[in-house]
Amino acid sequence: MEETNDFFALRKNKLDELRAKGMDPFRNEFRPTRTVAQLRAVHELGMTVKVAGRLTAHRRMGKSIFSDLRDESDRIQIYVQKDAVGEDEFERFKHLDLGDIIGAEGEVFTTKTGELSVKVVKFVLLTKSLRPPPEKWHGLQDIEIRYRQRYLDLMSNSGVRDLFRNRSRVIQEIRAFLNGRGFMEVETPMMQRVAGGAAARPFVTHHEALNCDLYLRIAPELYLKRLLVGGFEKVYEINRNFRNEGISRRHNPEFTMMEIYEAYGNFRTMMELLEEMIPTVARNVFGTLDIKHTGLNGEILRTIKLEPPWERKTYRELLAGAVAPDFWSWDVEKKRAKARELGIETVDGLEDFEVVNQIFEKAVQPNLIQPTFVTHLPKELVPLAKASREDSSTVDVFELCINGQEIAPGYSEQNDPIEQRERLVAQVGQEIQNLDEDFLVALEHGMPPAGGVGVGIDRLLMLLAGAESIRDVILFPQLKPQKEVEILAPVNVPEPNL
RNA sequence: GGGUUGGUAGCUCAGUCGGUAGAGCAGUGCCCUUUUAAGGCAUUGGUCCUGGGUUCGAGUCCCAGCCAACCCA
Repeated sequence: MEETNDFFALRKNKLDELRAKGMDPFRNEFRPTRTVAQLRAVHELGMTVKVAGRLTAHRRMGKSIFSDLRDESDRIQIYVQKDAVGEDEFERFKHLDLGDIIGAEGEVFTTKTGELSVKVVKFVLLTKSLRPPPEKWHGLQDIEIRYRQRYLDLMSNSGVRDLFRNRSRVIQEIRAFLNGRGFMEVETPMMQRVAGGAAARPFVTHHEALNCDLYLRIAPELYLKRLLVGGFEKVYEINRNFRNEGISRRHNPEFTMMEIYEAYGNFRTMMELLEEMIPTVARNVFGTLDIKHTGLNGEILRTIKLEPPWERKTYRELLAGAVAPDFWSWDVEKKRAKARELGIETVDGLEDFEVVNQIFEKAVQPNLIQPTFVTHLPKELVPLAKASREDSSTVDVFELCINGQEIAPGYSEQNDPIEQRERLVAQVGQEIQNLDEDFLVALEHGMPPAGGVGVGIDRLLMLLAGAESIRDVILFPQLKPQKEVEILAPVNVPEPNL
């Protein structure tokens, strides 16, 4: 074979040579008898096993070769001896590449150094890998490639594999928890005629047959409430929302949201539900209620203690505590001055409650590291919630903050159709086409009083897994498209007939 | 949108004052039948992100752009 460093060409040559000898480099006839983890768990020395996986390392020793074979569950060393497999097969094994997927059959034994291994009697190439894997020791470091080609990240970084396994388990545990309490999981439209339930710019798409524009949902809320009207009393949905807004460390245009509604519940029952659910999930998946967030060098930045009960504080007292005891007697100008002092520049056109909320987000929220329910938010901030009976300038809602982020807002849901209509009409203003009339009609049929909560699943994962960026908990985060994608294979594509 | 940092071999990274482009791993060939980041010998491999500019000469300096990370908005 000619000397070249064109990995693709080299590997393609090997593939062609195999084909020329009548061998199929993409066979699908090999069935492993067990996973590597199962093999490790219940092995007996001398037993014969069939395992399959990707070659991740090899140590060639002349007439014998040690290789590492990895399947999803674990890694195992395989040992190939010239005398055991014969000269031709040994040559063929020597020319396998890192990244190739093989099946190996052989006897379980332990090496001199005590490593459990499989002494190969037969092997078969199951998939030829035409591209080299990332470096074996450092793994894949380039953060852009890690996001754009996540499969390489998963292939080479075990911590990333663990994180996404844990993500799956967290969602499973949430389902188990809610199902165990009589909640029913439902699916409501992602394509909506009116993008309601939140304030955000939606993605627009077009349905050809119906000849109408549809929006990708920004929230499932208004459909889940229709289900309460219909008589389902405890429902939840875990699914994607889409918001056509900026991308940041905490924002991906599509993100996973869970919303829970419980008839005859209220914001307090929702607080109790979360206070039980999140620790249960953390305990079952991570085995602890003390979540440690570490820095780049492994130093512990903070420990989040999920042990209930959690703090419950009103919006008013948190602000007074963080800014000034007499904060609530200040006039707007004094609040604006305070906002500017905090480095918030865009306060000029804002209403009083908006300025206050800017101050809240800057001076209070980032410091709410331990779980805190912020209650009694001003009604202007949350137009869809019920007024509080204790203080009619506030609403019966909470905002669960952990790790300096909003994790979950919860409400005593508004079920007065007259008031709801007024609020929604005020919200859409001139753009009356953005009014979800069918939802209002549903409310007019009567929605039972209910508690509701939305949990940002990605942010919950960041919290539980100690990730600093939302991209680290989403398998395929959104990035700008590259101008020229150089990862396309240099194969001969037939010219189109013109 | 603004600022900072980065982009060099397939991967992980060096590259000094502007003077012939470097290492480790991976690859290729040879030696090696219990290694495990195996070892030894030899060797291949570069659009230095892109486009301009300054200069006798640019990976390096300047300008513009692209992509990313972080910070700010």
